[in-house]
Amino acid sequence: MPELPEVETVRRQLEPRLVGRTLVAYAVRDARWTEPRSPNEVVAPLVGRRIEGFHRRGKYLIWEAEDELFLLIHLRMTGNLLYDAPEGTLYTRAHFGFDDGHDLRFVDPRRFGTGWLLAGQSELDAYLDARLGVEPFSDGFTAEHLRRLARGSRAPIKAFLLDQKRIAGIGNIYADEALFRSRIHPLRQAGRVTTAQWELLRDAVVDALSAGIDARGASIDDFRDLDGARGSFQDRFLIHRRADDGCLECGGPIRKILAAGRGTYVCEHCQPRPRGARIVPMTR
DNA sequence: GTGATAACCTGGGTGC
DNA sequence: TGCACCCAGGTTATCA
Repeated sequence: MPELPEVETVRRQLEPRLVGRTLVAYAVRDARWTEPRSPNEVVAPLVGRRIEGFHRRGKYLIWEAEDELFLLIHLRMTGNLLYDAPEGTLYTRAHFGFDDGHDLRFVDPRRFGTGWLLAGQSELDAYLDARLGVEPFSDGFTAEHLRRLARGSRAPIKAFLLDQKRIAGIGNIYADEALFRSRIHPLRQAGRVTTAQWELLRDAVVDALSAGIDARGASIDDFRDLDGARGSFQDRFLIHRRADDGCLECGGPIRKILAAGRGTYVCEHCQPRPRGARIVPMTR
């Protein structure tokens, strides 16, 4: 599932290939991609405009065109951007042609991905600020900031990490990996995480995301990079999807439980269960 | 205000 | 073998 590292992987590949290029043609084959706006409303303004850059905020990929036009692309669960993919590539929702003869496809079997156009830096900032909290690779991502955000919260720490309005870019995989690295149980109440644990968790989030970027993302199911290649972070998971294996730290069992409504992997020896936490096991 | 849950969507896995 | 059902999960809306 595309989270921050997967989006960053694609962004880094797009930049050298498409910055300076001009969009000359497009076809949106699934109007749902731009709902509630029409595809023409969202994409037509970009035609004839030079691409100035590709940026990322959380899990959003931002295509910056001339005159401060921004196309926000969200891959959601199964979206992929493919460069020069073969004609007839299945599940192509949008297709972009550039002045150098190359092309880019947005491919998305489950049709959850979105495309959204914003005009002007202030409109972009307002849109993102309303939806996203602190960036994990920014100076503001400190243990003290996290501790303040969580003060009084009774929600499980797993839900806290997944809340994009608090921290931008973490999804199910990297939440599990960061919690295991910091030895915090996913069901611990966010407001009860200690100062020392926030320090560990802050570093664990950065470590897990950095490792994901180094591995060019995780390809459990659908994620592919710009060239259609798989990432390799799934081969380096410490806890996520390892319910059939023993814990790499202690050799104990890894359980799959429900936390924040998501399948969550935990070693309850390394990540002690908080008193009173109610476990909902998952079998699949 | 906060936290939990449903809905969106479809491919793949499971059970009968 | 074929069918029905369940599950996966990022985000948003809705409900308690």
